[in-house]
Amino acid sequence: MYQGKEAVPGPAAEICERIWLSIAERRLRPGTRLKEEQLAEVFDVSRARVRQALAMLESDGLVTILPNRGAFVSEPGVDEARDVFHFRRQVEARVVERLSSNISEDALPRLEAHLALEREADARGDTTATIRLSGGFHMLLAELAGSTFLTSMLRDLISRSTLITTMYRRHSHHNCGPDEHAALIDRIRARDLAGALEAMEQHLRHVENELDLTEDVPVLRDLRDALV
Amino acid sequence: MYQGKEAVPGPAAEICERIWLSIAERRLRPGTRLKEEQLAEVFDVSRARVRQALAMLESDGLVTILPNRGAFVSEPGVDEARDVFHFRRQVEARVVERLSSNISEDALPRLEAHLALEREADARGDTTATIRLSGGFHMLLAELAGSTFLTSMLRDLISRSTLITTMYRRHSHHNCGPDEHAALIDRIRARDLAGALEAMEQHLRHVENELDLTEDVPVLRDLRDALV
DNA sequence: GACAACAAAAATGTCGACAATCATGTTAGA
DNA sequence: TCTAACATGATTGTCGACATTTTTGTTGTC
Repeated sequence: MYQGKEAVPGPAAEICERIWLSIAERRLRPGTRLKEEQLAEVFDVSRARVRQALAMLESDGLVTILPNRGAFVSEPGVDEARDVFHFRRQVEARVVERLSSNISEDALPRLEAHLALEREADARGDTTATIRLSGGFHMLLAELAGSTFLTSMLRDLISRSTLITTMYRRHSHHNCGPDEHAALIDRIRARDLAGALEAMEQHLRHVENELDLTEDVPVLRDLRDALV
Repeated sequence: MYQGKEAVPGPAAEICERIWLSIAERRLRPGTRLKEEQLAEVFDVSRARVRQALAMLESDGLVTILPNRGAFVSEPGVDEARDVFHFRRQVEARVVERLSSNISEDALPRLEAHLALEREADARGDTTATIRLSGGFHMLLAELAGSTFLTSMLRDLISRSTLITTMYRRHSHHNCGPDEHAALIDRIRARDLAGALEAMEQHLRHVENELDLTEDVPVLRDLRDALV
């Protein structure tokens, strides 16, 4: 899912996750305006909360806030998309290195438990849970690597990846298939750092290759509603 | 300086910059508690503003906020320090690539103008301006590269670098000397991408090598005030 | 004298109301 | 009829007051 720790993530984080999920499920399209009052009513919270959540989402690159104008779902261009995946490979490689060098006792059991949840959600066709858990797998890796810095960096990159995927995917959603996650766990369990790095690299390349990053999707901004 | 654009950065950003400068000048040490009301009085703004600024600083990794406990200047460990410089090299390399591939007309003049300011501040011994401009040089590069994503990523990394430098520097502050910046501009002007990448790499290695990243500085947290 | 429970103080968290700003619709003038 | 200035409505931005939580200081008992 979206954030790693469920220990007191604050009520605003829950709103972030729900908006993130709406974006991932394409219920919220890039360019859509997010009115504060409207969100406050939907989630039944105060406007201050919504404002908090929007600020978080902005720092994660999911929404763009124009002063005195409002918040919009971001529309990353292809160059940004390439950068995001470029750095995501770098960050996740570092995560795998860290995790391999000093792996805690409960790391493998937790990874396998998570994988089981992924497979279960995948089997019953629960796309919401599948999306949540796919991202959550990578977040869990960062968490187990024991670096809050890598974790926060990765959360940012995964948020952006999700949005980019909805904008530029060619065919059906790839969903970060559980099988590739399983392969990675397998290499980690075998204490095979090189193999783990390769599995991660291949996995991320696979995700990126499902996208069509040849040209920018036209930016429409405010015209969106009228033209669709 | 701290943020690139001076066009409507919001009043909260100014507070961020002043706190960042205080940290860079070692007037605020890692672990120091930042009381909201106190800051509100110092800067003569409302507490909501301070809260806004603290949230930004947290997302930049400069302060750590403990729910219901308060905000503290962060104390990054050596592993985080290494990660920060590792990724900073990656990001800045990407910036140089982007800048080289499609360089705008006013890029070189602006870089040289900035360099002149750096030399001037350095000559008159204005450490505050020197720190500001040293970070600002890198931010300007990212801005000229035309990627808001790289810019925001770099701001985060530079903030963290500054804090790390104050914690782990061996001797005197290196200050991102203007000469190495000049060498980089020189390579960019010559359209020498490989040379520019090497100049940047060397520059960042130089900064990192001034640090002693062999062991964590002991974490004292709340005991700090009593022991100092 | 030491520990535990309780009470007071201080700091953070939250919310609603008001002010400033921008977008839209209207009207007056050429 | 078209343009431009104005007025209106809607939306975001800001602030101060109140509620909650933590910390500190005190007191009473063992």
